[in-house]
Amino acid sequence: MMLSSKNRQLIYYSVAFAVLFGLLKWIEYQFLVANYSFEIYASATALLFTSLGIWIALKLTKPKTTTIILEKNKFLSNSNNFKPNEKLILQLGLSKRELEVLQLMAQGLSNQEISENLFVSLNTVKTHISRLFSKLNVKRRTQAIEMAKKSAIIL
Amino acid sequence: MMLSSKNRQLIYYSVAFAVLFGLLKWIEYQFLVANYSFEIYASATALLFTSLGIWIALKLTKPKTTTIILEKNKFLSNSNNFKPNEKLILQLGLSKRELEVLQLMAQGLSNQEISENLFVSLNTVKTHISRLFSKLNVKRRTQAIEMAKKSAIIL
DNA sequence: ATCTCATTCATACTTTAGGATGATTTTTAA
DNA sequence: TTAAAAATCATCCTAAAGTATGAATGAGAT
Repeated sequence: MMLSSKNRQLIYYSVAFAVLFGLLKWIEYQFLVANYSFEIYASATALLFTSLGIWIALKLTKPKTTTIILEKNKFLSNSNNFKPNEKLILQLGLSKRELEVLQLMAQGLSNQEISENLFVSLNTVKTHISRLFSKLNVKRRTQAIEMAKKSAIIL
Repeated sequence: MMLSSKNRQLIYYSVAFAVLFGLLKWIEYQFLVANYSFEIYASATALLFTSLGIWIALKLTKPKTTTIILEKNKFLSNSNNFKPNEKLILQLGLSKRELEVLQLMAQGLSNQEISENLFVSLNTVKTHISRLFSKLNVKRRTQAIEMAKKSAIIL
């Protein structure tokens, strides 16, 4: 049986919880046997689980990307010396396949045509495009094309 | 005396902590007096403080942002040298309005947005675009954009 | 080894785009 | 001034694009 990555994560967190509870019991035992004050035990517990909460929150929140556009004047005329902006492509995290799809999209192909061109299903193309839109921070294919051309992601 | 917003936040959090510890003591009292199981008390505490941790993390961390600095190259000679292909525009019989629509289309606007931009109805925009497609001999807006840029109808 | 990421595909659904057709109102040029 | 072109808008319909969610798998990285 296969587990989705989300389910696996859940299981990991559950196990982590279990381990922490074990730790809790151990601390409890130590303190009670040693007859230390209950307050110290409570404080330790509180700190422990507060930290756990912070950790979980930090792990689970996704970073929000803000794009700052700096205009840099360049005196170039031709598309002959086109050099893809590798740095930006890396920064945006565009995969090989996504770039291919973007390229074909910019050439005016429909999703159906792209899928036939790459020998994959229409759904796959849609998935790639959805991810592209989110990575490029756009809502439509025409916006994606505009953006990708202006920032030299594609020719 | 003035308090900076950071100091005020700190105070709020301290107070929140105090209140929570109070709550903790109360729960502890309830459980101990009522002679409930210690495990339930511990679980409640753990959950409480895990939640607290999550809340603190979400509140306190400035929204995790990965800032992408995009160096947009502004090709001066390109924009300066651009001369619309008037001959072709005449040959194709493109009207002023159609060119405007084409321009906005290439900038990534949706039909709705174009209509708002030009203060006409959505239907009007569709009509213009239909004529454009037939005149440019294309089937989709992405093709129209490709074609219009390649043949210097628009920038 | 195991975890992450890229790639693939599916289903179900909503929204937008595009096509066909007809009609009214301005402009514009003969 | 009147015919032609341009611009406007509508309705009905179909096709394509886009969203959301879940899932399977193979390749690399740790």
